[in-house]
Amino acid sequence: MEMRKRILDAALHLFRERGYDGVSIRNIAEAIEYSPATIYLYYKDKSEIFFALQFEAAAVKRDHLLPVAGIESPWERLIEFGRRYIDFGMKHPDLYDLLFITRTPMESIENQECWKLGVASHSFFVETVQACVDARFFKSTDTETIAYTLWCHAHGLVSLFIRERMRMYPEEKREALAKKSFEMIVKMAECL
Amino acid sequence: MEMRKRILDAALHLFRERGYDGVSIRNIAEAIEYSPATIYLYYKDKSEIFFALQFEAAAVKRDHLLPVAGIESPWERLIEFGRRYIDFGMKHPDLYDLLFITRTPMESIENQECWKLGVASHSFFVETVQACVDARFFKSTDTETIAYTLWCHAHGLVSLFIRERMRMYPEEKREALAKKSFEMIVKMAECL
Amino acid sequence: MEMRKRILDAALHLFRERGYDGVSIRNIAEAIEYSPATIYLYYKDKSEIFFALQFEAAAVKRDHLLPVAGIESPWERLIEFGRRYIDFGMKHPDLYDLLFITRTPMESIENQECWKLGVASHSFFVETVQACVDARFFKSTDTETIAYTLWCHAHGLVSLFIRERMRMYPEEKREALAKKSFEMIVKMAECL
Amino acid sequence: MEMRKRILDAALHLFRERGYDGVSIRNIAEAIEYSPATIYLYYKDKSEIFFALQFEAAAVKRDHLLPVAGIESPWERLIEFGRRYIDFGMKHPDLYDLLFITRTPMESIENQECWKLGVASHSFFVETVQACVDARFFKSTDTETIAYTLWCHAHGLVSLFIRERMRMYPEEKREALAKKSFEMIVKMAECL
DNA sequence: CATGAATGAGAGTTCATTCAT
DNA sequence: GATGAATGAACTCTCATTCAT
Repeated sequence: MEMRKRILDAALHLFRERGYDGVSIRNIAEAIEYSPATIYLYYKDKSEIFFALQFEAAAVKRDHLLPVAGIESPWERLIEFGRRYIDFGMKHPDLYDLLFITRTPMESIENQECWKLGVASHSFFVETVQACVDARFFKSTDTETIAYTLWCHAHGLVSLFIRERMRMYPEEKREALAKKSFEMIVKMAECL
Repeated sequence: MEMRKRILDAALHLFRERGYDGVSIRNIAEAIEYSPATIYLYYKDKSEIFFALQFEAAAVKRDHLLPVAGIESPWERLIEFGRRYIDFGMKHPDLYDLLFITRTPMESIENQECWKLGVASHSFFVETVQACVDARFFKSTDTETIAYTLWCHAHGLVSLFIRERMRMYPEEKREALAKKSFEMIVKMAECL
Repeated sequence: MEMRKRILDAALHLFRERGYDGVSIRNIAEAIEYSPATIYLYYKDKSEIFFALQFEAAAVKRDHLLPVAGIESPWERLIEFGRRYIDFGMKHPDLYDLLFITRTPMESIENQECWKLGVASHSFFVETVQACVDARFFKSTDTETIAYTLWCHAHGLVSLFIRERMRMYPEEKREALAKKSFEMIVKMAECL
Repeated sequence: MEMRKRILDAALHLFRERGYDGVSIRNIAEAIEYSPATIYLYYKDKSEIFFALQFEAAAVKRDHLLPVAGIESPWERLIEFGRRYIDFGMKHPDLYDLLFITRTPMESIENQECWKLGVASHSFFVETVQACVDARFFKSTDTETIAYTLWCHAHGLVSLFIRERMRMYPEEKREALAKKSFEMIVKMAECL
């Protein structure tokens, strides 16, 4: 594995654990057992690491959702998209956090690439909903609102989870609850 | 306005703008045009300010939701609860952020009061859902999952909004979209 | 008890526990349950408290040694002086510390009073030794050296004790050791 | 001279002048004309400097006393030990202060090394006294008390000196007095 | 007589960053 | 390609002290 990757991995791990501000270049350097100065050979500054990470997060997410594209039935595709979107958030809370929760510290060039990925993913999602609409799957034809509503649910679910706002539910029940909620929203969508 | 309030206001504003770690006591002091040392006359340390703020947020939220309790019909009550929950988030993004998004820096005693408020509010919400279930309003009787699902949607909606993840929608359309989504989820709930 | 006394008592206790620099006016104020500003009504500043304390220490020491003056036999007087000198150090480690160990932060007027007391005490001690010499109690007639040597022993004994340099001796044996050492030096003096 | 040494030297000088609490990292930095942050490249924190210093002091003391070990006659060895102990204190008042007077700010690992040195030195001293006892040099056979008594005298002598409690003796006479006192205690020991 | 309110100065410490090697 | 050495700026927090009330 080459350097940039190693730095990103360490940074990611630390960012997630202690938040952006809680991580220092020194910490990252220590984690990969190099000197702080070395980091600067690969990244201009701290925020560049941040953006690189955000980009990587977007890439991982894309890869995670890639298989969905092959599903023919729009409805099946939509369901699988949702399932995998949530799954991505649960498996990579740090990446999800970076993409959808963390307050971004001003844009950058790197970031634009990331933005493109995000837009692409979102478009794909909306198109899938549109396909369902076209197939008269729902009574409603308001594609935009349908897509947005589903997204709200999925994002709410993941972000309550990873920002630890489910403490009123016993630890071991949380995941099951999330799963049941996903099934429920699917059912609810069916009579949209 | 007295000091503690002034500090809290400044802190709230800054926390919201730059996150907990991004704000220094110095920043707060500057904002209210006092010396840093003065802050310590009113709050023991930084985290105490944070907890005071969180508590205030919880109190404002409670007040915002208070009128809901008077509504007799469980279903109407549930809808109004949702509407007002979202409304609170939109009107006080900084407070909402503090309560449901910000990563908390370890608990404290002060915080327990806050936690109680949160639990109370959540219980009220779940009880309302339960009342709907008891009134055979839904086909489903899984109160817990219903409540959680609705919460996910509302939280997702608010948090995508205040953490600025709706950039793909033109600024002026966002609020309308949120409103439409709320109506849609209500409809969806009707055929649960 | 009046204020100045109360301040001094609190200060003394704290100085001893945490050292001069470890004590703040605030600490003292808290200890006597007054506001810091109040302290300044009674003492100009921190160092003045320090000097007042030193003076008090000297007074307590004088009182502790007072009974000695009444002893007729020079030799008995000398022994009792030593015994009481050490006893004072053991009973009031904080005061002894202040008088004989603490590095004094520049002189002051107050301090001169203290100095006078110290000189008086020392003179009395030397005179007692002189009386022993005059009574041909020792073979040696070098009063100054005899006095100084005895003082060295007593001071060494007390200061090793109160600055905790006797850790190689088990706690419970220390006092006994000190006592035996005093007896030994008395014996040694007899064949001076 | 390398950095760590330079820091230690400056720190030693300042500690001696103003006490542990009176010295700030900033002070030390200024003294060696570096930035405060630089200090932290060489020592983890303030107390580590302190302990390093204490260790160095113990090492210098050991070296100072080393030649004593070669003396065969126990009595000669004992006398020379005393002479050199006092000599060490006079020549390195700051080091002596650190070892035997300064109030220590809690132990540490570094410190344990220092403690070992101290114990070794003390043991050697006691063994020497024991050797004298074994050789029936004294009438008394209470090794422990003898050793302790001699130590008290030496420590008292040095510490009155370096903590400036000999102001009643004219400056130029002080050293001579100390010397005479040492001779006297030796004589006194002879008839123990 | 006592204090609440305020602060400048300074404490220890960590950080992102640079640069000569 | 990597780093040791260095630092200015910032951090949280405490202190002695003042002054209007």
